[in-house]
Amino acid sequence: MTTTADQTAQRRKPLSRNRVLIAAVHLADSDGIEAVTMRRLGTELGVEAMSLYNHVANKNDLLDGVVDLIVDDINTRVALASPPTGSDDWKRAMRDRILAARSVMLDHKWAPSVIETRASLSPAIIGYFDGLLGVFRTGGFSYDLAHHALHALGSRAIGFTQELFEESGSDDTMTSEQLKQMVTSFPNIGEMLEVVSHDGPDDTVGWCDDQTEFIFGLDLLLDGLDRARLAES
Amino acid sequence: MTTTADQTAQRRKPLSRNRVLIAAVHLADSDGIEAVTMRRLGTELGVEAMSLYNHVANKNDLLDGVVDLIVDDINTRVALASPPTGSDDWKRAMRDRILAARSVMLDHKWAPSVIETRASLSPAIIGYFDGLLGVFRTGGFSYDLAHHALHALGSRAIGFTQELFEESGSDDTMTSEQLKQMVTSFPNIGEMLEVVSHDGPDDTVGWCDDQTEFIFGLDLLLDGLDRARLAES
DNA sequence: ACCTGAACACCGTTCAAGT
DNA sequence: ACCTGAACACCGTTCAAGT
Repeated sequence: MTTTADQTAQRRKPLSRNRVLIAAVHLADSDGIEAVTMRRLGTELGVEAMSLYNHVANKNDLLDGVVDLIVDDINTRVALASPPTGSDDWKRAMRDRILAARSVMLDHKWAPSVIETRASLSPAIIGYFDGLLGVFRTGGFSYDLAHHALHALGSRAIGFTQELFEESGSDDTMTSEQLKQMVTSFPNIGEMLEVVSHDGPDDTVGWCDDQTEFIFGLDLLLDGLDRARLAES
Repeated sequence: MTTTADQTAQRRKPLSRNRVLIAAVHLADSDGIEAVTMRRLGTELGVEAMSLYNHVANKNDLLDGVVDLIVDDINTRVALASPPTGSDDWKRAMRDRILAARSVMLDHKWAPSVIETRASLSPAIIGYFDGLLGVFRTGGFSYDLAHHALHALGSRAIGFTQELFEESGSDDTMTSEQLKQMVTSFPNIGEMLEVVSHDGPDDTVGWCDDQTEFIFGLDLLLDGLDRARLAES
């Protein structure tokens, strides 16, 4: 005689570390990273929360594994990018890699917040940075300057920036009263908002377009680094 | 007849929102941000955790208030910095303000992680950014370019960067076996470590000196922005 | 008006027990 | 070898009760 529990057990594939990690990524994608609890992830896999401990050491290990999956994705996309052909091409190659990493981050908006909390680096991410370092070297950077360069890029090197302003600028529906208040309290920001709202939405580069701002900052840094490289040699 | 409870009640000052917030900052400073729980903060103030809810709406409100205190500190230090005297002085003024903000962050190492989780901006932080915008304007930036500039600076504008590498480089005690492994797996990083360990500790700028790296990246951005300003006019 | 104690709905994690 | 259920030690938060 077959109970429903038996049927469920037969229907589902056996659990594995990889299945757990993939389920965690899907759960974070659909319901946000705060939904990724051991209990919730268990029910998502049709299993008790405690069963997960057979495949991951603890929640920290789970998140480490999740980040590994994300970085693996980055590395496979980066592998498709063409390597730098010489010192006049390093900027393009670096840009391609970083924007490939960014495309992965845009697919998993929660990933930056998880990456930030990781204590140590996995081989996957060390490999990614090793690749970036290789691009700098082909570009003619000394190890010393390349090292500074990686620090200067910071999290931008793997495709994200810390956005301090939550995108309140998305709908620019500020009452004229609020705006007047803003102008008196914060004259510069107030006037900036006035100028922007006057020029309209299809202005220059778009108001707070994350991708545009990311690329602006990235190119600013890459151009600066290229100048530092030339000054060095 | 006076019980010990009465004595405690008499000894302590009355609770207030400000006393709660200040206690939270001190607790975070001494025991780390993860120690700041409602229960722990309550005992720290000689009161039940639930009493705190008379002075803060909830934990989120508590953290908002804590950030406000930090930003107030930044603003008072920034107020001491001399304003820009003209378009040839904006970079110095911007640098002074950002490094003043950074000095506060260095006093409260946990602050960046809390600031990152805040959803909305308080008047205090809007005021800080209004000041930065004023410096850009004195420097001759258009509002459009100044806006890009703030995004490009990102969290650096308030004195911190997302450090991806945990400071494992502090003690450089890597065995030659580990190093050999590193060189084969990650040739570029491996060779960089060899070069660095060869040159010794009192090399050029110090290995992963956070302050040095922060200033390197900051100056890279400020120099790039100054060029963008000149190209604009 | 402010503080308390018990309770609720969550966490991550352990451990002995099942198959 | 893998999964389960109960339990533990924490969270933030509510609510009725005290003063």
